[in-house]
Amino acid sequence: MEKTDAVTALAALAQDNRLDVFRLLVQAGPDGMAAGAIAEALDLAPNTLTFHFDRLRMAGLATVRREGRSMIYAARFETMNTLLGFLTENCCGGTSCAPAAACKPARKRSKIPA
Amino acid sequence: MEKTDAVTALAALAQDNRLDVFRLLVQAGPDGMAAGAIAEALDLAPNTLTFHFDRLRMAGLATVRREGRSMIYAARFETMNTLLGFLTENCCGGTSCAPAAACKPARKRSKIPA
DNA sequence: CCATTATTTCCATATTCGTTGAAATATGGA
DNA sequence: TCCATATTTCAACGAATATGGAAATAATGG
Repeated sequence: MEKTDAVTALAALAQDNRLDVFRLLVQAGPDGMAAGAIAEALDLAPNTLTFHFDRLRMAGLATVRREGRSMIYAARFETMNTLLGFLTENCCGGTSCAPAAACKPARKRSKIPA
Repeated sequence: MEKTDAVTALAALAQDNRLDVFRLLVQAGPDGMAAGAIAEALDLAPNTLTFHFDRLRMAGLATVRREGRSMIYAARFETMNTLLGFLTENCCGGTSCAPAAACKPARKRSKIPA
């Protein structure tokens, strides 16, 4: 991950409402969540929300897809993990000293294993 | 860690020069680094640097101490680790799914173990 | 005390950011 | 087609941010 990408991702998360949005998406898992549902959950104006979604998307932290009239946003866990890796990669005098926290979303509809 | 603290910390890291400064401090380890040395390493004006140091300090990501004429800045690893924990704590449907990356700086002058 | 070094403080400025209101666009249903 | 729903686009605004120059403060050495 380039430094500039890290800065963009950090900036995307460095705002109250956006951090709320992202955490909500993270909890929603890979299926994502409709813009309207997020707007209601966080009590945000739809146009404001679009602005924040754009930031998250530009930072690679979220994806969108249309589903009927709704836009479904979902967190991009891969970017999040890459960012964590970047932040820790130089944390011990140049050599990585800790396993980057890997964030694997629990499947919503998973076959219950055994 | 409160959400507001996380936002402050993320904002502190979400800037090119400041991320450079922090990464340099991280590599410098617990002994820290003089403001002047950082200014030279990153080619930043001293007043600009003071501005950025303040942000890092307010975010709990750095400490200062005076040493003669120099001000020695050092990274606060604990805050960094807390932030990483915060970012991953809700990453799997509400339950932590990964060990937060722990960043323990290698001691500069350690007794070489055995 | 004076000069030098190291850093901070203060003021000004251009840029970016977050929010709002109004209007536009897209989809689905009667 | 007309209407309601869902979301985006656009223009505007105050607030915060990052940087630069000049002056102030702190510590050291002669």
